[in-house]
Amino acid sequence: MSYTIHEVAEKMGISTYSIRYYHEHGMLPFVQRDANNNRVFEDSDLEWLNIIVCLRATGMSVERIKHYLDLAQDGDDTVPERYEMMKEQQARTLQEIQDLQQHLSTINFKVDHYAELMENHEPDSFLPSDLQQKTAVNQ
Amino acid sequence: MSYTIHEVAEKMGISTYSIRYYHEHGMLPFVQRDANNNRVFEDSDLEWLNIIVCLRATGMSVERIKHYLDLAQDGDDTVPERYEMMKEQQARTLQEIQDLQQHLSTINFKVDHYAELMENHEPDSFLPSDLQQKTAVNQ
DNA sequence: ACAATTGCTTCGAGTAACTCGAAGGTCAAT
DNA sequence: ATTGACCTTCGAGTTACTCGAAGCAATTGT
Repeated sequence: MSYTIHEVAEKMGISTYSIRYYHEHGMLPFVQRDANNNRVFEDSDLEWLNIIVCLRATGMSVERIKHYLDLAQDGDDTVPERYEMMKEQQARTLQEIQDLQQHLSTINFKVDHYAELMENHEPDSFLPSDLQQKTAVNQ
Repeated sequence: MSYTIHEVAEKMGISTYSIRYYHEHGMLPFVQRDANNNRVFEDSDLEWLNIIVCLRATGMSVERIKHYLDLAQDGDDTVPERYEMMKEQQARTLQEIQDLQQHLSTINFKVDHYAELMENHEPDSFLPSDLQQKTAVNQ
């Protein structure tokens, strides 16, 4: 089964621009061209792209991803380094999730605070709304 | 209590460059200067900065954050719009956490797969290591 | 007392990872 | 034969930093 760049973009939830960018930067080394020079993507390319999207979304730089993909093409000798890279990415992602959960609770506070303000929509005190926020955030 | 830009950077876990960037872009409107033109941060500035860091980390653009902070200075009339903004950010962040958890499980697969390869470190089949990864990811 | 160091300042350039528009080629359909 | 849909490359633009250079002020070392 083969796909156009637009089909791939659709399937992966990224832009055609990004796909071309990744291809230009050597991260999709097996993508073929048809008679009109158009990119032709196979399922195996989608799997590479899936890894790229996963690693980008979890904060790995394009350069590091390229290095990882190069390692994957260099055979089993590189498994330990790839293992270390994924271990690091695992830790980074866990940390990122924790951070986001922390930030989410800050945002939840804001939402609740505004909801309250709107419910009993008196000006509700002489304090500037700014200070009210601060107290809401700080305790 | 007042702080230098380096102290603030340390406290907030961001760079002095970022802090100057936010200040230049009008997101820290209350920061004062001392006799030598150096920025002087008060606790109230740290609270603003805390909100900025939270919103940036959860994917809000600098421009939107600026708008949000402008609203906060415009008084209680803007509470409904601020509420909507925080609601949206709440949803975005929940989604982002979910996506990260999905990506994390993909990475976990990789880690486990490499760990196995290293444990019984025979070349373990005639398949290129690449295809092995694919099967590991796909089932 | 004077030089060196420290720590801030601004300004302008550089970077990562896209993002987009213009100009152009190929092909199917009207 | 031309229109429209898709694709291409190329180069410029964008966001959010990131950094280095040059400069000023206060403190520290000799």
